[in-house]
Amino acid sequence: MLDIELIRRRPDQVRAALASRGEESALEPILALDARRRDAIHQGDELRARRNQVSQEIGRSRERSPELIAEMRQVGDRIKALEDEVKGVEEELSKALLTLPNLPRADVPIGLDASANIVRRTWGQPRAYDFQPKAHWDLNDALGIIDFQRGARMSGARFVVLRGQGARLQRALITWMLDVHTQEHGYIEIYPPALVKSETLVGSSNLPKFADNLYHDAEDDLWLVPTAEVNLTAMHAGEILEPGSLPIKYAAYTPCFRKEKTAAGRDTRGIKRVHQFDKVEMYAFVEPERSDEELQKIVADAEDLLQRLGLHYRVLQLCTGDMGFPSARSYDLEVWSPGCQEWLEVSSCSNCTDFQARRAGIRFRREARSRPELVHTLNGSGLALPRIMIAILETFQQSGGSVVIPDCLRPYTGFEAIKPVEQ
RNA sequence: GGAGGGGUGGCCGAGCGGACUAUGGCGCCUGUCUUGAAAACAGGUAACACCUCAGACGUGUUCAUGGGUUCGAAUCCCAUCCCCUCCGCCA
Repeated sequence: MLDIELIRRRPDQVRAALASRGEESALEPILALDARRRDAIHQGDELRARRNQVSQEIGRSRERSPELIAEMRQVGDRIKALEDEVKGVEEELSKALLTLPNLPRADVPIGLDASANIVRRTWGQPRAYDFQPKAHWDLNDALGIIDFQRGARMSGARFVVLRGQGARLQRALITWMLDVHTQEHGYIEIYPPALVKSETLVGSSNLPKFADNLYHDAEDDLWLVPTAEVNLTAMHAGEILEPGSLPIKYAAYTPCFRKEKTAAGRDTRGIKRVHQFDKVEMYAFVEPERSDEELQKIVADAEDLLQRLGLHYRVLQLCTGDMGFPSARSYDLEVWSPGCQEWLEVSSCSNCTDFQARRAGIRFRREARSRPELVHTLNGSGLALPRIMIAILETFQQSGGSVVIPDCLRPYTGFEAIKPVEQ
């Protein structure tokens, strides 16, 4: 959520910043609601002040005054009406404010779509093959570690079953990533619920705007999380963090659930885009002046994993129009998939500045005495599993159809290669 | 799911229609004392909104949440949520 005070004081600046990410939002209705709200609050406060004063007089005096009591009854009705007015206006105002995305940082490249993204660096080289590398679904024909048919049978399209070494590889990746983040990168491990309340999703800004991508249980009004970012934002919702408690860094593994309605028809083969996938997420709460620096650290932590795996990847800085709704600056990590012949997004790292903090009410104090200030929040995938599996399978495939497991994972998988099953 | 009990400031805990402007204690901050610290003593200790150049002054709101009764609600009534105890069920 944007600061209403900023919108009120510098509407042109806000309008321009929103336009730079392709958002043509009219601010006039918001400004009008803001004015109505303040006016109604002001009137109500004055009436309440009078009522408080008179009620005290009534309490102090011996005999009741029917005239005063009658007058106060009317004042009470007027107050009630103003309260309803404030409530209604605030509802409309917050509805409007909740649909505005974050403002990009001033030095983010301008552009309306992915074509304006900038490749900041590339690591490694594509491997050389003396055969035609296969896509992971073709490799799987011999490996038998991904069962598309049975996934569809029990759950429908875009659900898969992992089997044997495939299931073990996935579990190994999760454990390994969490171990590296907690033991070497300074994150505290969190295991959160996969079901959350509506207000939790409003805090992270998945609601109200992106409800159609979420699974929802109407009976209990609980939602399946699309990413652990949702949970980690909520960890300190409504809190005022003590001086000295920042930075706070969490890493969490969760399954992630997404309807992918908008992507219907795209990426239908393989496990690139599925309704349920696993992901380890990094998250940080920091002082505002430190957030851009912290974003570089999160990107570096994600890159560290890719380098240890030996995967060829590139770092993209997203342009204004391609960034996610809550982000003020984002970097995507894309890994090369030699079978599919494309770059796969395996991580997205963002500085959300005070945008989620304002929605979720996450503040901190610099000193014991000082006023609470909003923290800055950052998130980054570290990493998204199905696409890392794709990259590992396709990158380390051998001419005979087996896949060699990267050294760093072997203590976790307990095997050095996945071999075609005997037919 | 059933039956009871309970949710008050950073924490503990009193208050159960009008001086609550929320007692007291702990914690925290400042000061005195001290070479420094501790102890002792004194003072101060919330958030949010409106107003404002301002974190000043002022006003309002907040005693789980939302309604209601009343001139006036932490206090009375209703609903909801959460926590605890016992029973049932269960991995």
